[in-house]
Amino acid sequence: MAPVPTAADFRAAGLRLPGPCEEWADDAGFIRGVVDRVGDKWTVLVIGTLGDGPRRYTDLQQAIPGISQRMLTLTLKHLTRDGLVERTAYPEVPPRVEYALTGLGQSLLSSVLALARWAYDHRDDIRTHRATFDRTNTA
Amino acid sequence: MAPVPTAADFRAAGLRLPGPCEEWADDAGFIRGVVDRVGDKWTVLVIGTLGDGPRRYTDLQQAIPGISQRMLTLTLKHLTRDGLVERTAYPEVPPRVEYALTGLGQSLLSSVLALARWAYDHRDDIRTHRATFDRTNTA
DNA sequence: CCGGATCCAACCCGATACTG
DNA sequence: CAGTATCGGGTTGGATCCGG
Repeated sequence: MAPVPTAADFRAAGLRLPGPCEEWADDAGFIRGVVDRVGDKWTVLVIGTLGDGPRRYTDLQQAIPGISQRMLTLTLKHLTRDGLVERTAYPEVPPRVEYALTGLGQSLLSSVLALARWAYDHRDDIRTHRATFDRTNTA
Repeated sequence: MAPVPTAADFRAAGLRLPGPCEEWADDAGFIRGVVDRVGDKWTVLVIGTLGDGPRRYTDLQQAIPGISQRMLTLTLKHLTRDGLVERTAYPEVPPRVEYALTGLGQSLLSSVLALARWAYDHRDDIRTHRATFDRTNTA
């Protein structure tokens, strides 16, 4: 499979972190904004769930254990606003609304999965480090 | 350069999202925890800055505009605990402490950069979508 | 069925002051 | 220099009730 690109890959592609991270905090602030969005409690779960195909509001709610109406609605609205998710309301009664990943959303899914894969691959390393750290620090 | 892997790549590699995202929220909760950590305000900046090489505490503080002592210390402690960052204290006076990315930390940097690259590549798409969405919604 | 509106608790984070 | 301790505002997010 295609390997997760290395930092060198990104530098080679002309995307690097400037000395002080002003570009991160600057033109970014935008990038930071995106990372924030991805990092918040539910976005990843919603995107991940929609990665399997379109879902209705209620389906999402029960596919994502623990999410509240408020947060689901809010997250979906944000994602829709950013063009990552497409909302389709069918003029029926009772109402039916489906959410699906846009092309943009699917491309983000890739990067998110890259992160998830990293976490998955290294979960034992992290757990081990935490254990040793905690033992060293609480003894 | 190596392209960002697609969702299909990950599925092919045997890493997929289970139907309901229980593995995300379950064995994960762990993955969620990692994503949370990455998503918080300063982690990305710290890792990005350390990606250029080891730095001292004070150097980090002024390389990352706006970070407070508290947050720098906290972020570094978390990263150290997870084994992403290595702390080296030199028994001198005045004290000198250096922080550096571990191998694990560098591998995470890759994924984080993947996300940053995504944000960078698609910033115009997102801005456009936001504009149209806001116009449609506030008019 | 889909979501908006409100209230309220919990936590996050910045500012400040202080220590080894 | 490299942190720790404490306080207080601001935001997040869950619960609940209500509307279309």
